[in-house]
Amino acid sequence: MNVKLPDGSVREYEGKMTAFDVVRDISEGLSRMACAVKINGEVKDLTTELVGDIDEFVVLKFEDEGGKKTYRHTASHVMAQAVKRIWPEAKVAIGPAIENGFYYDFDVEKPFTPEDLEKIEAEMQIIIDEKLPIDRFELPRQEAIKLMEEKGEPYKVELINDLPEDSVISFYKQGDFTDLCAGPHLPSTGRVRSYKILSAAGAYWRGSEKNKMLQRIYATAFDSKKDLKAYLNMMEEAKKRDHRKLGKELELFALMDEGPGFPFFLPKGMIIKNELVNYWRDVHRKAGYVEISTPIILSRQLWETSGHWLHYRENMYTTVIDEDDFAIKPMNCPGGMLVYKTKPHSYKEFPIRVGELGLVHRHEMSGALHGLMRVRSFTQDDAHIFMLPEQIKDEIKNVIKLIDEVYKVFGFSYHMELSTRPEKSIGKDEDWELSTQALKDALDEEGLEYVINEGDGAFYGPKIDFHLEDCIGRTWQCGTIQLDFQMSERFELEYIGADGQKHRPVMIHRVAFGSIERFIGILIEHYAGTFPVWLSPVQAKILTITDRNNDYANEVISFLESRGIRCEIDTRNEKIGFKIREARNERVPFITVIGDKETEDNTLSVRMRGKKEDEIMSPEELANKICDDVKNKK
RNA sequence: GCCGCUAUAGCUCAGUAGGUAGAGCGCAUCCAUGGUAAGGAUGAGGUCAUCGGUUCGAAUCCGAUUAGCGGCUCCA
Repeated sequence: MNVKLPDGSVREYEGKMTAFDVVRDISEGLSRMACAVKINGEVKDLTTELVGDIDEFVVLKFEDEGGKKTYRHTASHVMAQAVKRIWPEAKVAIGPAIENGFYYDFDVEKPFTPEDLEKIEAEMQIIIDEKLPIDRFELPRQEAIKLMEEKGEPYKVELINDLPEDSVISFYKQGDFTDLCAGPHLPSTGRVRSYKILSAAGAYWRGSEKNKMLQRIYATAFDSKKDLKAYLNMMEEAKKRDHRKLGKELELFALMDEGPGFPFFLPKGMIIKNELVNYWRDVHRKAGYVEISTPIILSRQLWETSGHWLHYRENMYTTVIDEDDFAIKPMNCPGGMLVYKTKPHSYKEFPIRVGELGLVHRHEMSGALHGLMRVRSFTQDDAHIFMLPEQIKDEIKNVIKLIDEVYKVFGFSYHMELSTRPEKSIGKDEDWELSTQALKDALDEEGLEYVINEGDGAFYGPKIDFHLEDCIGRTWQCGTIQLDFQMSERFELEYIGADGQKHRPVMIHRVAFGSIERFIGILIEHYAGTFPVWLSPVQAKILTITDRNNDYANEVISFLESRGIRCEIDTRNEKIGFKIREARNERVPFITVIGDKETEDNTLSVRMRGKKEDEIMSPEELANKICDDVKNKK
């Protein structure tokens, strides 16, 4: 048989050969690194017996996505085996590889304790040291079910029953442990070189809160101890930039028992929030938006019209005023619709872009709250755009560009997702087709990459979501662009077309920051608290050496403030080293020392972030430098 | 909301075996006026989250509540 390698060369073999034999034939070194192979487009076990000519034979190492998955999936089986050895009555559920590691779900009498996890980790090493060969075998459905029933694994039986009729049912056996699994796997448990159990947590069987809660163990595995250590170090470092920790240290915001999920902004955090809002207004004014503000509390009747009273009630805070029901707005759209209706509109006005920095309240479940990332009251940088159907595509492009422009200012990388019509949805087929196509065309014509989430759209229209990453790699949805046919229908929005007739406008609903609170949370982590000058709560801090320098220092402060610079002065009776240490911990971008020398020469000794040497400059020069940085959003 | 863990001074955390609490930082006062990441001394500050139980006695053991943390679910 002929095997074609990625470099184009072809190797000839005779007789029984496994993929691993070929790998070993290519190089001994490679065989030690190999995790799996890709044969004619399919990722397979190294133990796979080769049949016939192979046009594509790619060896997958840990660095390769398929290799990493295989490696960690095997590690998850080793973990499951360890758990079964210690608690034979434990029922195994599923154990896939995930982004940075893997997990396995178990149904056990008692949740795992930290000591249990240590025991499991130790047992895993024993299994690895046993170097158990991992063998694949297939069974017909009935026998597969019988095997799992014998082993007392009801979850596996359920999984088998749910497999499509024609699917191959495969198992992997390693020593005393056999698991239903599609594979592929490493050839031996001895091939797992380093791993670490990270945490245990409850998780619903099949992800539904209606099902039993199982115990999930999260862990990770790498092909070398060095890489594992590097990963664990990285996670430690990431924790240091957690926005909740930095938010407290830098006095940006606070969360209190008195308002769970309702964040308090402290003076320094408020500066960041206001700067973001100023920037937002500037960008939107230039992009042709007008701004409105609608009430936070509106009548029940309005929410019935919008459908929220029926569909979103459990997330809404309600109140009673003069015996009538009112609700605190969870979204801004209904208010925006009322504003649209304050006067008749002509097609000539379109597109009408109406922005609103709306404070919304949503009752999120207590367990879902997370710092500023997931709160119960937040400010959406909302806007509703009313337009003609033929304007959809261009307008979507405009919004995509605007959001991209905004994210670029902060140096964010992000990914986009397009969500299409869900099963439960309302509206005409043609509207869905038209709008989904418009979203797709806009993305494609701009040459943008995106993933499609089939059926994940809102019930009233398809959407494009923008996702940003936090410091430990979790992604948070921020920007979103949603087509909405529901609202204009429900609120009977109208415009007079060129034909003199009344029509329904098309509406999009979009946010760029998403939630200013969440965006700030991500910014804190993104910059690790070291904000660019324009966002820095304190841009310059003046430190005096002795109180002989106070008068000059105050003069300098007044001058800088007259130029709109946010500054602080530290005339405390402390040593300069101590004052510098504090100013640096506060991440002040321009730390200015004034001693006798500077007082005499009317100069400043300025330490700029990231530079080791101080720079001597005049107050004028410092002010210009800071103003330039602010202007350039540096 | 669900599973698990946690709650001690403004902050970060000790508190071994039930016998009414400690450190560092911060704060206040005093000394030192000191040139680029912590000068020294003294002092104030705690119903040990809340409520209830066990006990002669609870920060410590048990239960409930509240909030936080890690996940699940949900979402900007």
